[in-house]
Amino acid sequence: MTLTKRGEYALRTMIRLGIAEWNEEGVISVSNIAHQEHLPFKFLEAILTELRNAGYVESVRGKYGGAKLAKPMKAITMGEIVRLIDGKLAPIGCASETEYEKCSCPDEEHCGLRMLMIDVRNAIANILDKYTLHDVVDVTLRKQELDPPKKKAVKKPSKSRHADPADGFLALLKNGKL
Amino acid sequence: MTLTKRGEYALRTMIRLGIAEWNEEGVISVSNIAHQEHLPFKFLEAILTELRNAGYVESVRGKYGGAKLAKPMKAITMGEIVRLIDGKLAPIGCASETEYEKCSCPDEEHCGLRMLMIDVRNAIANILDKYTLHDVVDVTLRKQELDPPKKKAVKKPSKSRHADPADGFLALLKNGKL
DNA sequence: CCAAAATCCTATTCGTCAAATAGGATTATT
DNA sequence: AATAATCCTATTTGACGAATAGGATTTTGG
Repeated sequence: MTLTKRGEYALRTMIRLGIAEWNEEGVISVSNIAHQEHLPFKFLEAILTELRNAGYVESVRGKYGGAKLAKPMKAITMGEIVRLIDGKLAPIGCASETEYEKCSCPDEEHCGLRMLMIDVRNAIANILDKYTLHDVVDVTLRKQELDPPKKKAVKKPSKSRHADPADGFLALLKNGKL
Repeated sequence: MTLTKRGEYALRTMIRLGIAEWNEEGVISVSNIAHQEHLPFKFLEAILTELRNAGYVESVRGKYGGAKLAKPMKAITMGEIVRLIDGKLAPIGCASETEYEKCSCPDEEHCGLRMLMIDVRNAIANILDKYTLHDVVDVTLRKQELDPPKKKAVKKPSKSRHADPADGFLALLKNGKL
């Protein structure tokens, strides 16, 4: 149930463009984004083409050209971007609201797995369609303000590390940490 | 964010074995499961090997042999099976609680995407780790009882069909339809 | 003892596509 | 004219997901 790299890079790019807009930086070049985010330039170029074709990004050609958001951050949900670049949110096709695909099971009407995966999809959509790019950028900047990143190498997490469930949006907001 | 076929087939197999146990059918052969579920026999054989090695299934060799659940259905969550066969629930590695992987972003501590995906993972886990195989089998059988499947071909859904969010567990339970 | 049904084990294929790379035309600026 | 940048089309490559294959071993019943 992994998001493709393409999907991940697209989201990170949108967030980066959101931060740039917040800071009133104008357009940013693809090479700049690639460098800051440690992403392959050519791959990112193709991703930005998709985002542009879908109207989320606009670009400026020529020297000093680059990309910028084409819509207000509050008008873009994260779910839209995931669906555009990665595909449906549902873990299985028959549980998808937007890209339905019949599955091979013998009795779809009574399939407990399908019902379960519809719930999973609903849960994923409840988050990705609720939070806008603005929210994510806001949280990112607030976190940076609260806990300024150090200039030098941050302590490297070990391989055995895990992501703390309390590090999500909902938990941070609920605990008054943002 | 798609579940692999392997993961899907494993879940369907577990449900099938749960139904068999419910009906006190004893062991079921792999060829029988493959036939009923429209799955490739050899592929299913390998999946069952993994389930057996992990202690979820036990098998009986020889003529009239087959597979059956090795644990009570109430002691198996759907999340366990997904993690075993498909892998982590988190859409990105840095948001995983069980299979953490550092990502390529420049500043993980302040990454809004990571915080968001931790929420998504929490939401997925809240469902898959809450419902047991028993719940899924229960719902499946209840649905069959309420609305008996017809013997002949059920109306084929068209390609443009979508999965109704109201068809999930939570919605069905909430609306008193199960 | 044999045939049939079944699991168990090891191996291989293959096709798709995800991830990335490449080259060059065109645009804008200085 | 040079440089920085987007735009467009194409290609590679390698991994791995999905599936297939063959045969050894076990169990049962005749």
